[in-house]
Amino acid sequence: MSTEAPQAKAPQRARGVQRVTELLDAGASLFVQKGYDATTMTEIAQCAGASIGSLYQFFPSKEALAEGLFGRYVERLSSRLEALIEGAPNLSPKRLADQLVDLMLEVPSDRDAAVALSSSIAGIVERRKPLRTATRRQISTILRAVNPKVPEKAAAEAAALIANVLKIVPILAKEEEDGVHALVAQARLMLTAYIERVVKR
Amino acid sequence: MSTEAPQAKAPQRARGVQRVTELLDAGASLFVQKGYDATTMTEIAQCAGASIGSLYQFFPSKEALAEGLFGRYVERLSSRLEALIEGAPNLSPKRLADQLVDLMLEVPSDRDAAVALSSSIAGIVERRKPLRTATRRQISTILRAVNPKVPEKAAAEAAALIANVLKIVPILAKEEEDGVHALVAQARLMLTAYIERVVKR
Amino acid sequence: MSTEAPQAKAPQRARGVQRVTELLDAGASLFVQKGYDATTMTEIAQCAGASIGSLYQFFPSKEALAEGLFGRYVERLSSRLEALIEGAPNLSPKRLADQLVDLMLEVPSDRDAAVALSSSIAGIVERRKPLRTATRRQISTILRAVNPKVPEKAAAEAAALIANVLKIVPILAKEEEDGVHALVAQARLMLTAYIERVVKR
Amino acid sequence: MSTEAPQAKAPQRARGVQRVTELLDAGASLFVQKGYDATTMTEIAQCAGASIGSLYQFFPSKEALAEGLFGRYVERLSSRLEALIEGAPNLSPKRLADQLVDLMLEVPSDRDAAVALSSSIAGIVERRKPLRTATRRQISTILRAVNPKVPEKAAAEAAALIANVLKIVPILAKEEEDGVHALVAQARLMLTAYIERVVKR
DNA sequence: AATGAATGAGTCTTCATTCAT
DNA sequence: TATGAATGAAGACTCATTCAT
Repeated sequence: MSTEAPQAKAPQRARGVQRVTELLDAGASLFVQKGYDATTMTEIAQCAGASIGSLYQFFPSKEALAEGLFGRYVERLSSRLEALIEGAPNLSPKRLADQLVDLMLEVPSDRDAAVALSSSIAGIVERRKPLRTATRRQISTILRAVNPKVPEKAAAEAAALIANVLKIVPILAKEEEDGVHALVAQARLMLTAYIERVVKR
Repeated sequence: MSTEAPQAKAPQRARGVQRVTELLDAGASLFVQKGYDATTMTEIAQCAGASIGSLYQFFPSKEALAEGLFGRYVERLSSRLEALIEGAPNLSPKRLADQLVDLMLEVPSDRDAAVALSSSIAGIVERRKPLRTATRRQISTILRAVNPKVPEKAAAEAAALIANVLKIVPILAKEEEDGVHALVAQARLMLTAYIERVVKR
Repeated sequence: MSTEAPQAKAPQRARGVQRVTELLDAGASLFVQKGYDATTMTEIAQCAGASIGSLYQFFPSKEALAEGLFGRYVERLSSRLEALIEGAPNLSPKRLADQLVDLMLEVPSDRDAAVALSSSIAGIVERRKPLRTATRRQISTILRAVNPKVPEKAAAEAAALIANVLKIVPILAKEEEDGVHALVAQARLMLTAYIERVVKR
Repeated sequence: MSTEAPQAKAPQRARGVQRVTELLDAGASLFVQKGYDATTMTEIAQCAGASIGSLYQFFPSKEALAEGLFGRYVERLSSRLEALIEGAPNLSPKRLADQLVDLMLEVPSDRDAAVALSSSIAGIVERRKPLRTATRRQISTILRAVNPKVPEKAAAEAAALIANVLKIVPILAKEEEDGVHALVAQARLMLTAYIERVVKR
């Protein structure tokens, strides 16, 4: 009740759709660079080549913009996971771990923004719980597609852990200047070892 | 160069030493509850039963307080890891994973504060790199104490990954209202499986 | 390098232009009355009938406002000196001295503000050096218009001295409550005597 | 009535006398460098190698310190002028101008501090009027010593002007990096020309 | 006497949001 | 619809001054 969700107004014309995209992109970029609190609405507007008034036309508040960003990220993530589900039955633990890790290495902007936001906006975690749940359910589904014998509860717990571990993948990737990605490789190893245990036999 | 380190002024009287502790405790508590940006210096002072002037007597800026907090956390963490090193040679992978996880479940206040800070203060990550390095070196040492045959590079990479995974342990623990800690148990499993691979034989 | 120049943001609407003028006027008036440090930004805004936010819309810092004030003063002074240059060739030393002194007795507000500022803001002297130089060059030009035989170097030195002496004219004027201006008259005398020597024959 | 004069407590012991001197020196130095408002009491204490408590032992307020500084300056200036009076009868205008200018080039610290203060402390000008008057009376006396026929009023006015012009001498001196002092030389010229007129015959 | 800690009113400045044109 | 100006509550930080040891 105390955590109402401010809604972004849907744009009516083609021009508006583009504006919204530009604004979200600007927001994502700046939130990642400076964090949610340190980024000002004026900056976002400027970065998107719009006026502050224009920004408020589409997003009635800073939090609404953040929500929009979060939504876009979850949507993108979700559709990718959905694609994974299709081919899951034939995946080895190693291939599955790899694909999950690869997935986290794509679309960096929105994902990093989502991370920045979730640690900064009180209430967004609460409000986004269903989305988080959806993501986990998808991972859980994948696990049970690989081996239908995995009990539902076990799959759910494993999915929750995997979802959390996946969040550190981008951090590991960023830590390594060169393209070596030795740490990411270790993460692949760890996930593989874990998934093997979970779906064994 | 662009990331100067604000320094806390050391107290010179017994009263001052106590104040510094109280202020750090208050800061840790509030940063965890509301995040770095949302916590005001006035609040921190009030929470510590001091005046805003007193707070600034010892911490010349909000960031200096954060640094102080970070430093105290790293110190505490470090001494615990040091203790682990002692008994490491006789540890099975499972025992080692358990002890590392247990370690993260203790001293929650400072650790959570450190987490809250690292995502909020630009530059603190840069400045704390050496400390992070120290922590990793300790974990690496432990791994090589368990099995001296592990190559140095492999141990270092594993340590980096483990350090990152350990950070999500408190998050998992908080997610579960009851005392069940099923997710934490999964994390133990995952770490055990990974450590086994790293130090195998 | 260490003396950055804070810049006033140019208004883009008619309303804004008026606001800037009102704010500068308010600043000038208050700086003169109470000095730079003792004048608060809130006071200036109030005095101009604006909100503190409006003040900062156009002047991003107290120093930027001071710079703006200084700039306006120098501009005004410069245009008056330019006018003097026109008629200079036919001026007797006494007339020239009189006109310079008269010039300092006009536009009191900005000039007094400029004086108040220059003694209070570290760096403004450095930053305004080129403007000071311009003023002196104008005075020097006038001297050489009166008598082209005056060597350039001599004219430059005399101009520098005269510029400094002119600064005390407003102080002298203020010292005398009544309209007598005996001290100002003495200053006219002194300047006349000096200019006679400089441009003699 | 509203401009009470805070008094510095006279030190009782030899050690105290030295302390007071050190504190005044520190104050003078800092006031000159950064201005009255920008200088903090803590800085002054530090600069003098004393604690803030110690500073307040001798000067009950910032203004009291400023007063002390002002007093010391006036005393020093006064004694020098007194010395000038002795030899005045035999002085040519040029010699007199030179000696006055030379006098301003000595004891720079206190004098510059006095200048910095007079433009910053509301009320100090009022309170110091008698001292200013005394200085002027001394200059006036010198003028009438040179030529007793100068009417008292004329001498008083001339003295007031001269006192003001002398204040810019240090500014001129500081402006010239090298030891040339061409501007100061011009000031000597100007004063000479003026004094000649005042005491002519 | 000496020192360092304590105090808190007051300052500059920021920024989400609203409004008038 | 678009834009720039307006608003003011709120926050970090300062510093003269007082106090306890």
